[in-house]
Amino acid sequence: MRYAEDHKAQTHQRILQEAAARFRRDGIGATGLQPLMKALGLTHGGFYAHFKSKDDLVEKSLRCAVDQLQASRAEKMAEDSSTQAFINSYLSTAHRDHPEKGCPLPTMASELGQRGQPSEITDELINRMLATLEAGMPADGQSSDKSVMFMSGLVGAMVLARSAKDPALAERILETTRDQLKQLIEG
Amino acid sequence: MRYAEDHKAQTHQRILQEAAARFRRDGIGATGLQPLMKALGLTHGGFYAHFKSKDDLVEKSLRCAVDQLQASRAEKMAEDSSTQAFINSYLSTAHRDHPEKGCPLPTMASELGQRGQPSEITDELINRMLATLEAGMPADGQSSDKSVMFMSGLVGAMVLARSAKDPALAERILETTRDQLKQLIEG
DNA sequence: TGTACATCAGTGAACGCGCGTTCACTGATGTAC
DNA sequence: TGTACATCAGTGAACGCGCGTTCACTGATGTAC
Repeated sequence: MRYAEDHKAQTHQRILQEAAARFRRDGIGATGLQPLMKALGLTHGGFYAHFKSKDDLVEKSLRCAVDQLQASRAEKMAEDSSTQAFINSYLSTAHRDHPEKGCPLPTMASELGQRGQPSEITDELINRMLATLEAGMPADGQSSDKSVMFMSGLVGAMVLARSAKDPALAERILETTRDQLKQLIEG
Repeated sequence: MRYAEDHKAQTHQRILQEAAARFRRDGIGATGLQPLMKALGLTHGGFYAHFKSKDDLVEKSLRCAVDQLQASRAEKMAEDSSTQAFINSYLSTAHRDHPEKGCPLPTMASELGQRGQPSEITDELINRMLATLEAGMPADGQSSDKSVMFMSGLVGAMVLARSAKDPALAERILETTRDQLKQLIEG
């Protein structure tokens, strides 16, 4: 063969990675397949040798992103698996400024909700996030209910902090939500 | 004149209303001007006699929607201006099922954050919501900080409830966040 | 060793479509003389 | 009263563009004989 044995598989992975980043940064609708392929030094025609359609790519790239997040979370959790630590990293300025490497929900949830019916990927994302939150909390009778509100707070704060034009307002949303939520873990 | 005196002003308002509904329901990018004008029984060419551009319409229709929400909120607040009441109506299934009549933030925040730099409309929305929340709370030293977390929780819960595919999951997010937030008002 | 053929990842022109925007126009009404 | 002209909200064809998708193809490599 003119390419290395796993050449196609590697290209497939590169498309997946680039797509996962762009979908999270710009949203699904605003991400074109042509620019995406061009950014990888490929032509757009080749795309369909790898994926059935754009929807197929959305699904698969999202699944790829989720698995990676889970893996890197597992690493961090070796050090500190507490819900406090999770809140700190979720509501960090790094996460605010780099949506392409972060949680898909703030950018993509509204678009995912409206698409035809591509899959249960959104529910999967939500349930994994709930599980992570609950795992890091003292398990009283309320920990499950609390983790739902924590998730809402985290996602909402990130959506709002990213959309606020005034940097002070964005910062305030992030910081205040972070502090308030952390106060609630014990009590 | 061949039309009533205020005919153009009325058409202007009709476009504003329809746009405000569609932007909140479908998002900005997914709302076309052609279908919008057609839905009003008009042709798309006429649009530019009313607005400079699509961005201009986004700005003006959003401002229109915000003013209307504020007005209808003022009515309701005559009966009950508490934060509890606000939380109940924000996290109601009616609000979940009718984004076109509700708060623009869950659907539009992520798109508004990414647009060129159309205006401070997002910050205005956020600040008004914060003000409403704080006004309905017992004014202890934490009421301002609490209202920030409440806002995050409300917006996040709505985004997630609308995007969840499983109705039970959506319902759980709405209900649990609602109950948890209400518990926090007094304490 | 040399020629003929098969493989197949990626190419790039082309498809129909809807987008935001422009513009010469229509046609019902009002005003001027 | 009748004719000529001005107004102007709305019309609809056309613009260039980027989208997702299709498809006949290229060209480097491998295999068969």
